[in-house]
Amino acid sequence: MSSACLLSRMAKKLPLSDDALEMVARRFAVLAEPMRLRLIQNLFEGEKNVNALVEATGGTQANISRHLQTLTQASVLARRKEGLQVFYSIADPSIYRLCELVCGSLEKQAVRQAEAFGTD
Amino acid sequence: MSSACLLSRMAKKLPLSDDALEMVARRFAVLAEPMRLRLIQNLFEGEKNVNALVEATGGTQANISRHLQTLTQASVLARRKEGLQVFYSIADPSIYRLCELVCGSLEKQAVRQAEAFGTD
DNA sequence: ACTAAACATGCGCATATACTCATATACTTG
DNA sequence: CAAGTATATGAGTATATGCGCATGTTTAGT
Repeated sequence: MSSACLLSRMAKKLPLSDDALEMVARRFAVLAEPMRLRLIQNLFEGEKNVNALVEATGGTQANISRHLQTLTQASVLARRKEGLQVFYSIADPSIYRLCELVCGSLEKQAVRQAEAFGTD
Repeated sequence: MSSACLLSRMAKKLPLSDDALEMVARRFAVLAEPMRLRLIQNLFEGEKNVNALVEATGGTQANISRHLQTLTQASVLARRKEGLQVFYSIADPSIYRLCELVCGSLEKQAVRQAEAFGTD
């Protein structure tokens, strides 16, 4: 598995290989769905089971289950089975900062646009 | 324009509205394409015109132009026209940390997987 | 004004993926 | 073992989007 080697090029400001770029792109793609972000946001409060997430988000059970699968396969979430229920939790702590960064950036943009229009 | 208000909820650990979630998701989606990441990576070296980016990435001119448009509309890149040429550059400095964070996270994952397999 | 260069864009195709509905699986309890 | 509950998944559909091809637009030079 050469991924570690490939990805470490980033820290050294070296160009990433095609494989590495696809991995990074895929990571961003996993976070590029509003419902998945809503799930992540809910899990910021702590571990929750599927039913709790279904009720909290207002989505259908099937859809939520699929999104949770996507997030888990990407190692963003962790899965813990306890009897009939399955509990999900944030597995990748970098998600916090990632969301903070994007929100901060978007907020700055919004403020600039608001100022440009003289509103607010 | 209430975006600024909505997004600021993030910093206070409050739930984001549907609109805010869609904005964040869209931001991630813009970064979820290998070719766009390659362009961004190339622009880490500094401002470049379209032709230079076409040659550096090996993509077609039409495709590169479209990706640059996507990135510019998302305010990730800035566009500067000078005669016949158009120069693009990184407009959103948060992109650096964003990429670093994801790369670091993926690298950790890869290392763990490598260790689990006993390879490396 | 004509030509060429640099970049952008309309269009069609192919693929990916989010969603819903129905059903399957796993586990607990009586 | 039967029934019920919590979760996962197969199938089908609709939408989005990346790509290539051709063409359009803007600007510089003669």
